[in-house]
Amino acid sequence: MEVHMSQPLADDLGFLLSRASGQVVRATNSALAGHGLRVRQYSVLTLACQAAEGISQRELASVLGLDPSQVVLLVDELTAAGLVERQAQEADRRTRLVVATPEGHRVRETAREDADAAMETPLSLLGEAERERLRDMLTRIWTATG
Amino acid sequence: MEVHMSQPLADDLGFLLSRASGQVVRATNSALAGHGLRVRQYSVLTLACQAAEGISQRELASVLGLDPSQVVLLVDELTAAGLVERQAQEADRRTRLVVATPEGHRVRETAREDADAAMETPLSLLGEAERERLRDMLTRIWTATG
DNA sequence: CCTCCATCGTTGACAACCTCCACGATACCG
DNA sequence: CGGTATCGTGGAGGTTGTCAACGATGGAGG
Repeated sequence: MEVHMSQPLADDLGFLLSRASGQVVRATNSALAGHGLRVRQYSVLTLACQAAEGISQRELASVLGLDPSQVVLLVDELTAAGLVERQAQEADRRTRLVVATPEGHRVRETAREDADAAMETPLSLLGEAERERLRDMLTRIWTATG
Repeated sequence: MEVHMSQPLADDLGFLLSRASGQVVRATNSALAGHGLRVRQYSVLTLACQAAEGISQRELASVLGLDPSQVVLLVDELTAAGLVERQAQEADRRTRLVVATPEGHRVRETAREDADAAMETPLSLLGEAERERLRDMLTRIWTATG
């Protein structure tokens, strides 16, 4: 027999998750504004920088949890800014690999410092062990749906 | 001396937070669709249900982490659906208290079951102790900025 | 080889959301 | 009484989310 108390919204994980996320996105966005980037663009740029061989837009969408059509615009903007390039792939001419330009790597490096610094305020009450635990839990939430 | 390794995006707490949040919001939204609600409306309705005396829109905005102008629309929609009412406050005639109607309480109760059920999938890999710990951390992230 | 079907990127449309600014009404303080 | 602050509201402009299509390419099977 399960008792169903009306749990306050302040205890609802979904609510807490989206509120905290909004807070962090806001902070990061204003930190990245000086570099002419938004978080989404920064995420794409980061993934492109990490993939030595480049990364397909399909995979970008999958990792970011976005609709592929959103990725198109993000890559368009990054390309216009000269931070990223679309390269043809020999094996499969449908996919276009997104690779970071040297300028892209530079910008991402300096932007990362500001982005990380901006995160320190909201995370100030969490120790390093807790952050690691938080990373682990958030990753599991993501993988739970596939 | 601090070593600055280029941390992968998959370890960035801001990124993990917004991705998990998006996932949960998506799941909850589709669960609430049958009740004619979106998460934001559901959150407002829940807060109105919890506050016996009603709650001001300013406070709603503050708790939800939203701009007050967004709350206006949400309350408008809930009012149109007959789930909530704006009541004048004697003490301060500027503020209008948002209170849930009997119908609002009923809808919120049945909607809550579906919303909670929808959360079970993304949270399936987390035990109850972990969820409690997650609640605590997310709350601290929120309070860290004020 | 040819046909059917899946996948990738892309476009367009539309709703939802966020941010900021401004206004009228009301409250509070001196 | 006058200045200042707060509450709700409205509007503009940009960003994001969702969905349905389309052309181009790839792959499997007859």
